[in-house]
Amino acid sequence: MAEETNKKKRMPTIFDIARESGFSYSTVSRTLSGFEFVKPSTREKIVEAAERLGYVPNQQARSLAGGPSHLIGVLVPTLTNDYIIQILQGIDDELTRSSYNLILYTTNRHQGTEATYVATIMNGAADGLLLVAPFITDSYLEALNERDFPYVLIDQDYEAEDSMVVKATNREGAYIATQYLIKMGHSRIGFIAGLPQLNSAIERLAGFREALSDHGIPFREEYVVPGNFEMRGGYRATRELLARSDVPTAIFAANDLSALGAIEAIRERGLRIPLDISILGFDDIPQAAVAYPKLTTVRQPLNQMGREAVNLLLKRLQNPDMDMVKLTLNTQLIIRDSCDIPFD
Amino acid sequence: MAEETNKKKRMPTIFDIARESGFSYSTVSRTLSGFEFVKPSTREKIVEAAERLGYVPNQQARSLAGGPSHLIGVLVPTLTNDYIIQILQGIDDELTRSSYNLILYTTNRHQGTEATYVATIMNGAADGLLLVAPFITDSYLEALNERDFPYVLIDQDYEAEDSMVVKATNREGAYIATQYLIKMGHSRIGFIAGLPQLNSAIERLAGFREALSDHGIPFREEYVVPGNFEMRGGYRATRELLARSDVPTAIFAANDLSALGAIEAIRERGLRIPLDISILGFDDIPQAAVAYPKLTTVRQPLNQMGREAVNLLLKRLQNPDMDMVKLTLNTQLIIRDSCDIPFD
DNA sequence: ATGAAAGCGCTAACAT
DNA sequence: ATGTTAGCGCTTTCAT
Repeated sequence: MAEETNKKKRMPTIFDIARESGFSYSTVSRTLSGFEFVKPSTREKIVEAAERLGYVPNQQARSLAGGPSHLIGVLVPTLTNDYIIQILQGIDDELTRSSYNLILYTTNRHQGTEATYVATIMNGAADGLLLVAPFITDSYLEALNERDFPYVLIDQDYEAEDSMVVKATNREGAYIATQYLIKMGHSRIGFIAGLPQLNSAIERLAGFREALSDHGIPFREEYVVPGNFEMRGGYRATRELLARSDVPTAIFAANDLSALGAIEAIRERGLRIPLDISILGFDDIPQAAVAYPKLTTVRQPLNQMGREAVNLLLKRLQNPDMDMVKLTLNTQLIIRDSCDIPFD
Repeated sequence: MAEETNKKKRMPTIFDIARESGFSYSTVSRTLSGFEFVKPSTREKIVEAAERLGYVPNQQARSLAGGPSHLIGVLVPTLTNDYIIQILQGIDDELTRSSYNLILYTTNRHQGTEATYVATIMNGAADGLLLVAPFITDSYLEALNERDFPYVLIDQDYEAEDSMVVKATNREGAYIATQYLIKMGHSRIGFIAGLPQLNSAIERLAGFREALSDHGIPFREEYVVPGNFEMRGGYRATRELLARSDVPTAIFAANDLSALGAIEAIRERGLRIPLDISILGFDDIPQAAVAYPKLTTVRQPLNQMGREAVNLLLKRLQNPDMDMVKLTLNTQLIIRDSCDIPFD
């Protein structure tokens, strides 16, 4: 009975390696965490023992003891939006190359969830934080700054704070897109707005208004309908626009998902795109290119934004005193099949 | 100079709460981790102090000391496939409801990466593991079982081991889909295969062959071309099929992505879908419904598969001795616009 | 170049 | 019901 447990096998620890190799466990620790001044012969024996035993460092313990956790927290609003997924892909690609792992928090835009997650992350769950288009609450950004915790904001700026930011030229992109519509001959242009808590939404609307004004087209409040960056919202907004007596000849949606919703509503109404009405999106998510008709849209370098954000964060991790950087990447009008000259 | 550091603020620990509330830190620990037998007045004071200080438990320490980490590891092959994303969404939804967090490992199907990650996860990084369509290596499944580490296989079975599995009726789905094509009048049906390391790919091919045989249509080796479950592979496979003298009148792709690639190749060739050639997919990813023409496909309940897997895993976490379960969910033929009767 | 010892924040016996 | 005492696996002074 004595020793005959069917206990689960235990993972080997540095202690096991110490016994196995004949050195103290502090030497093992040094060796395994890449300390320079270890006699080559010692290192060799230790590494050999580690491999033989199948040793894998326990990150929790490492991080508790003051080392890095090699985990990056990523806060996303949702997973049901290809725009987010694209950014996530970029993040993941770059993280993979750098031996960091990713701990994912989906806030679903729930009240307070962002703040809770941020607190958890700061408290040792990860070495750094990537915030994708968050509803910024001053409270947690403050906490982040107070603790000097490394983070990067993606596609959301926060002017008041000295934060690292990666974003795109929303205003300019919206301006160019609107101008494209105007030059085609459109003057009754509807706009499906995004979430007003997000900078990107505000900037796109601003670009839209600016282009209108620069080309002498009066801005009509009634043509701007609220949306939520989701398909459902774009669908509803478009129905509203379609119910007017003076239906717009073109609709600029604040993002592709809204545009896809708009297409659905328009088709349901029996109208043709782009013959009867033109549709323009923003983001260039993968669906935009396979949709029918193929969506003309403003491309954001989503993937690259994710990658740049990771690079910034990792740099900051290596050099905590580095200057704060705000990176703005260019958007670009992608002309496909959903826009044409107005019918009337 | 004495006390004037600009040191970062430290996060409060149970020790701080102990001091603040006047109880020992073990009482604080008990209270905060939901121990029952604490005097209400004590609990109240402790909780109050914790809130006042903005206490957040340090998961690393918790887990190191033997508690749960409240982290579930999720191993996915890639993020560039909506099939994976759908499963991931299901996982995330269910995990969110249960206060677990998700640590994501993307293997990119790299040699050895799966095994390395699994070792890390077992070694305290997470309480349980979800494996999405992995290339199973006996080595790590063995390790998982040896250590009695809770895990669930999603969309990949491993007959030899007593593992928890959530999958779908691949063979049946492929059978029904093939039959649908046959009844339409097709007899020259091409098949774009999936990755041979995955059960799902094997079962779908089996279902295809079985339907052919049951309907007296000879199986032709040349009509089965290798694919890789990606768009690129579907594209290449289709070009190969199209180069034949006896071009198939229909192509059944082992997954939607391959089907999308097929559509591209066919269109490039100047042929019409479904007039000249019919296309059928598998999975029903979101893109399938917006593609042009809308893709007829076999739907897998991807989202649900993710959710069921989480439920199984959490149940197992609560009750380590529960029976191993293999869950098989139904697939379903979704008829849209990409298939029609053969032209010739 | 290496060993000894302290401690990261917490849980879990073991006391009382 | 609450306090005391060991660790969990590791990094990091501080010695030597």
